[in-house]
Amino acid sequence: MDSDQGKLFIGGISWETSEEKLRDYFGQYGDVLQAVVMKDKTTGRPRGFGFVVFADPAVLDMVLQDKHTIDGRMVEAKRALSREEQQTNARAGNLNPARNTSGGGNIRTKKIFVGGLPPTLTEDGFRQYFEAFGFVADVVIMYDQSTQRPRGFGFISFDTEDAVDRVLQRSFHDLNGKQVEVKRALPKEANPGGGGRSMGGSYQNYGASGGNTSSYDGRMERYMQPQGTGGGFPPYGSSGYSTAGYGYGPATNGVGYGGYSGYTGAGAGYGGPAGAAYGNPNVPNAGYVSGAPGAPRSSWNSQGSSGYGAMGYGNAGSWGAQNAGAGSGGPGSVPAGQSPGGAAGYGNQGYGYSSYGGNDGSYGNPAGYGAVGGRSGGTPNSNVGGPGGAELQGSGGGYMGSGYGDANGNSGYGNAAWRSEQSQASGNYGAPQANGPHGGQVGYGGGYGSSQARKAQQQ
DNA sequence: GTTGAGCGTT
Repeated sequence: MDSDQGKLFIGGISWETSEEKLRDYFGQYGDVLQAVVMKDKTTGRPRGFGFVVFADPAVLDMVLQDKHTIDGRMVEAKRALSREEQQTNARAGNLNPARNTSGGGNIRTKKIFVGGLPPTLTEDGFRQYFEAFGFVADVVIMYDQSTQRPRGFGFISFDTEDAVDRVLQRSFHDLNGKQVEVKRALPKEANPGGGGRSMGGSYQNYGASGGNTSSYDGRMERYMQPQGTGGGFPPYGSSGYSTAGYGYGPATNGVGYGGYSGYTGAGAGYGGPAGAAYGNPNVPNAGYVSGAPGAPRSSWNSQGSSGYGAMGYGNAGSWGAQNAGAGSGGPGSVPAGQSPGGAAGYGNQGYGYSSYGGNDGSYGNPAGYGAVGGRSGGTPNSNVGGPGGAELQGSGGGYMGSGYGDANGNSGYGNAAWRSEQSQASGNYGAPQANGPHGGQVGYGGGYGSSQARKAQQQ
């Protein structure tokens, strides 16, 4: 972690050892930017460890070689683990943190968290200082919601990684004589239900142009219930389709909260985001968070493109034949008058993780991972008329694997079935011959192929 | 007594 270079963990220190003592002691190796002794938050009792940050990371080499005795206790100095590493290790149980020089943090935003702000600092002053590093897209100082007191930290948003990097050259900056600490801001999480504004508002469009929202909803209830075998197919959830993927593309391109504007109508009940990817010309690019102009984004998400939220609803299949003519004029569009209730498929649902990695592009795959929705429903069509018709046959299958999706939304590698002729012919995404009690099946279709699959079947 | 604290709205 950039800002944690030069940071030492000091373990086993005496309860008598003060921060000043730490600073003094380690000051003999080099400039100490910060020395802290951690204390129990509630009791105030020292916890027996602390941190020392050197201005020059190179100093660590020296310090790490020596033994240190402070206040009569032998203390242990180690490189401090970054928080990310800690969390990662804890969660993954990974004992091999791989601290490397490329910046351990695996999540990058173009925002900087600034801690230790003096209460008197104004946003103007804040901004002016950081403008020296690059274009400041946004500045915010946080205040307590009720007391309006400054909370002592804030954020600076830049428009380039470079500016961020320049700031992070040093973990401490001097604003008018007060020292503040900078870190790359943690990406705010796209948490459904968490009430993030980032997700709000963009769903409203749903059905707007289609005009049959309500009927669709009604169907939805019925379709989805029996469909429950989907086993908590997350995108469905309470909030409906709109939440579909929490595409989360931290990394270079910033957070791309997928799941915007699922059903912008565009004629087909489900035109959805897949449009762009799957070539439905009627669908203006909804869904992708990508750089598409007009794609809704979080207001604090000044980042550029490619969130690639990997949403789905890719296919032309509309809910109910009545929709059909309207939309999905794209390739493989579904002819009007299709089977009642139609089989709707949701393509490419899921959680797209976009562009992990640095801005060096080494991982900068614009597409990232997209969990490809769709179930691996097995035997084609054999369920017609079968029990529980609303359920996908072969439903044990779970999702059809995740794969790499490319920027064009093609579903992934290792998932060849989706592309294969057989697959399309077999229509294994919810057979259109829906004989279920509710007049239709809901199939999780592969965005790419499903409508074609149906088409093929009809022919 | 051995890995922190603060992370988002206006």
